[in-house]
Amino acid sequence: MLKVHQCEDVLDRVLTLVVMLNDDMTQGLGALGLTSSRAHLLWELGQRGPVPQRVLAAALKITPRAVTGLVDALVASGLVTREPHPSDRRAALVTFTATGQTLIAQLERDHEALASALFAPMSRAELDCFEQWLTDVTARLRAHQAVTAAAPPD
Amino acid sequence: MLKVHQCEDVLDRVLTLVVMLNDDMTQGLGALGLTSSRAHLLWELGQRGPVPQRVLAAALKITPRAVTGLVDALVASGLVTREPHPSDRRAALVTFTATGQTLIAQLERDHEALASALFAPMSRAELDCFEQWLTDVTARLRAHQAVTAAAPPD
DNA sequence: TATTGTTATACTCTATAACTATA
DNA sequence: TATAGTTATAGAGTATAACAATA
Repeated sequence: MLKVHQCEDVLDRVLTLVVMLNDDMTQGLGALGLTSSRAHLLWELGQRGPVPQRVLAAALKITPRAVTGLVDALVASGLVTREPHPSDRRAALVTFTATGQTLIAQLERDHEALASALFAPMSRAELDCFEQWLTDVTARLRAHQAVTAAAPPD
Repeated sequence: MLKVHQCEDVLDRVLTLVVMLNDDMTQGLGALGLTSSRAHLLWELGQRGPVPQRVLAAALKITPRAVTGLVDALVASGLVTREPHPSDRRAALVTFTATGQTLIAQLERDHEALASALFAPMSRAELDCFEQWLTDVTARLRAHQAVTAAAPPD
C-alpha cells in the first residue's frame, strides 16, 4: 500500500503527461486548421463512413444541436457535405469531400506517428507491465466512480 | 520495437483512460457546483494563497481577461473576494471567503481520495515499473513535440 | 406518436484590442 | 513608459426548448 502523498505524486505526474499529450495533439490539429471538436467528429466519421448526424451525436456524446454546429463549420471549410439519405428523407448523410478524405488520411498518419513515437521503443516486458497497470487502474477508476455516484458528496 | 498497430492500441487505451479520468473529475466538480476552469483557478489559488490576478493568468496559461471572467463568477458564487493589494493600488488580491476555504478543503480531500483509490494498491515493483514508463514516455513526447514543431506539416 | 434535424436562446471559456488607473 | 485589470467585441462549444418535416 502506497502512502497518500505518494499516490498524489503519481496522479499529478499522470495529469502532467495528459496535459502535454493534449497540448501536442491540439497543436497538431491547429496546424491543420482544425479544432479538437471538429477533428473528433471527422475521426468518428472516418471510422464509420457516411452516417446521419444522430450517429455522430451518440459517438461524440453531444446533443444533435451541437452536431449541427460542427457539421455547419466543416461544410463551410469544404471538408464534408450533407448528402440525402437514400431511404429517410428526414436524415442527411455526412460525407467526406475529396479535401476531407485527404485530411482524415493525414490525421490517421499523425495518429500512427504519435503512437509509434511514444510506444514503439517499449520492450515486451515493459509493455506487459504497462498493460497490467492500465487494466488495474481502469478497473479501480470504474469502482471509484461507482462509489462516488452511489454516495452523494456532502 | 512494437509494431504500429500495437502502438495505436496502447495509445487508444491510454486515451480511453484519460477520458474516464476527466469524466470522473468533471462529475465530481459538477456535484460541488464548479466548472473545470473555476475549480482549476481555485486549486492554483489554494497552492499560493492570496495573489493578484496576473499570477493566476500565468499559472492557468490564460489571458488576464479570461481570469477576470472566472474571478467574477467565483465572486458571484461567494467563493472568493478581491481584496486591495497592500502596496500596489492597481492590483487586487484574490482571496478565499470562508465558503471558499471549505470548498478548497473538499477539493483537496477529493484529490487525495481519487489518488489513493487509483494508486494505493500498487506494489513497490509496479510503482517502479510505472514510474520508469512515465519517465520514458514523457521524454519521448518532448522529443516528438520538438520534431513536429521543427518540421512544419505538409 | 416518435424521430431527425433545425431555429431560437443562453451560458461558459477563451482571445484580441483599446482603455483607465497606477507604478 | 510599463503594468494590472477592465470594457468591448468576437468566436467556439455546449445545452435546453420549441418546431418542422418525415417516419
